[in-house]
Amino acid sequence: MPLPAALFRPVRAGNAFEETVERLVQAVRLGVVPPGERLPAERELATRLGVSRVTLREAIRSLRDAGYVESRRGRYGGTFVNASLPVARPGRPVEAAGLLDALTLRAVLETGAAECAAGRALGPAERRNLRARLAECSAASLEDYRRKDSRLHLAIAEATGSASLTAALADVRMRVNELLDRIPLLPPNLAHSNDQHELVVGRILDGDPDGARRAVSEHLAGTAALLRGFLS
Amino acid sequence: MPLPAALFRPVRAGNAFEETVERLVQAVRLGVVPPGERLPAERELATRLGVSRVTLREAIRSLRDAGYVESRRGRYGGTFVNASLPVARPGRPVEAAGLLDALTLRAVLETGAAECAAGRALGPAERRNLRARLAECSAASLEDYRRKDSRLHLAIAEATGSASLTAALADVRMRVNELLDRIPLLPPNLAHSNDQHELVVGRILDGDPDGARRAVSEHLAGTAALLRGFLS
DNA sequence: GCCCAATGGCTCGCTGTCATACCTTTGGAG
DNA sequence: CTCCAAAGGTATGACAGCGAGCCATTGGGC
Repeated sequence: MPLPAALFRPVRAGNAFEETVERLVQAVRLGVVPPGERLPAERELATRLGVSRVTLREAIRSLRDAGYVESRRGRYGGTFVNASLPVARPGRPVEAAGLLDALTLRAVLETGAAECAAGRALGPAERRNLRARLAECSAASLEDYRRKDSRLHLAIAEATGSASLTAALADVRMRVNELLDRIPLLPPNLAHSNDQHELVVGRILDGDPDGARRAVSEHLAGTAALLRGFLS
Repeated sequence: MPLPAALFRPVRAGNAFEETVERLVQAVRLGVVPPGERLPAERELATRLGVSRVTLREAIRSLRDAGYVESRRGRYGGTFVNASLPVARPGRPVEAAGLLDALTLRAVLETGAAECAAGRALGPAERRNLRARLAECSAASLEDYRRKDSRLHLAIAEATGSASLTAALADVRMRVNELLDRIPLLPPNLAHSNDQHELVVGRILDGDPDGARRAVSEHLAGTAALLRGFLS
């Protein structure tokens, strides 16, 4: 066997600026900071991201130029997510290897997260959060759907209590969303998706790990099949 | 719900030098490059790691000072992993949150990887690899066990064909190993572990996803219980 | 016996990133 | 009305990391 390339993969995905942009876009596109909401203040955000304020500001400027956010000065000012977000612009063409890679990791993380969340004693805040995200998702328009959907899936990961798991899932979700943006989103798929969400969240709240896992697995299988069909 | 801290986690874990050291130590301690073997040449490795040769060399020097590797000049020279590795030195004390976080992510990734690997049509090279790692692990001495064990688990991840999954598993494995280095490794545990490995690999080679998942789950449960007991 | 390709070892100037400090704007509290 | 706290905006000097190039060493091929 040759040396596994995975272990000698790049230490950093880009320079500090690029990675910071990536992270901020993630927060907006995954619905972590919804439209109208304010990002943390620059000084605090720079600290949390482990990056200098200068670099962070360059990244924010990049988002502003792209139409994601707007900044206001003065007390009670800040950087706010725009009500209408720019449409996702497809990046480089997809290679089959990357598609399979992302879908594999996604399946592992999401089914595992659901199972784990269902096996925990969730607090009332976590239960409320899950229900709220589920409701938002059901009520979402076509345009908002991807964001609300992402937010729900992320909430399930959060319910595991593992920050690393949540972070990993957010990363792979970004990759998958980038692929999903290339294929059409149809109302029937959306309705079906909502039914499955209902099932998944129900199983988690009922404390049924195996059921939650199966429900997620089925939910993802549909998307995976769609992607494979459209992109390869 | 407050903003999930996981999404605004640090963009980079350290400077380029530190992250490079981390990656190289990973390759050695997880048994990816076994003792006596040569690392890729500096120029190639620097490219693969996405880091300048200067930085890579500083990292290698750090490993040399720590006793992990030795470098030889000239054609057919290179940087070679030492036959006897330095003993792991415990880092900072463990906090319960980090322990749970690592164990959760680990369980999700490893059970998912095994299930996924068992569900694929493995090529002859992959099957041979799994068997070879299993044999190495069974034959390993107490001193070598952690490395051989890690290598086997990593081989299972590789069998999924997903580089991202393999990378994520390697990362979390390093975190878990750091914890395991604080508790004693006893021959009975080792024998039991080997039996479970046999079961896991068997299920994967037989193409039994559910069985593989259950076997891994059981295998990890033992370790997790040990860790929780000793460290909290 | 000589050569040379492949490797580690080293230096220099450029750019990105950082920490720090200070300026400007804004709106509520007093 | 005035003040000021909290936010974004700007400037500067130090340093880490980079690319590129060159040097030194070694062992096998010719």
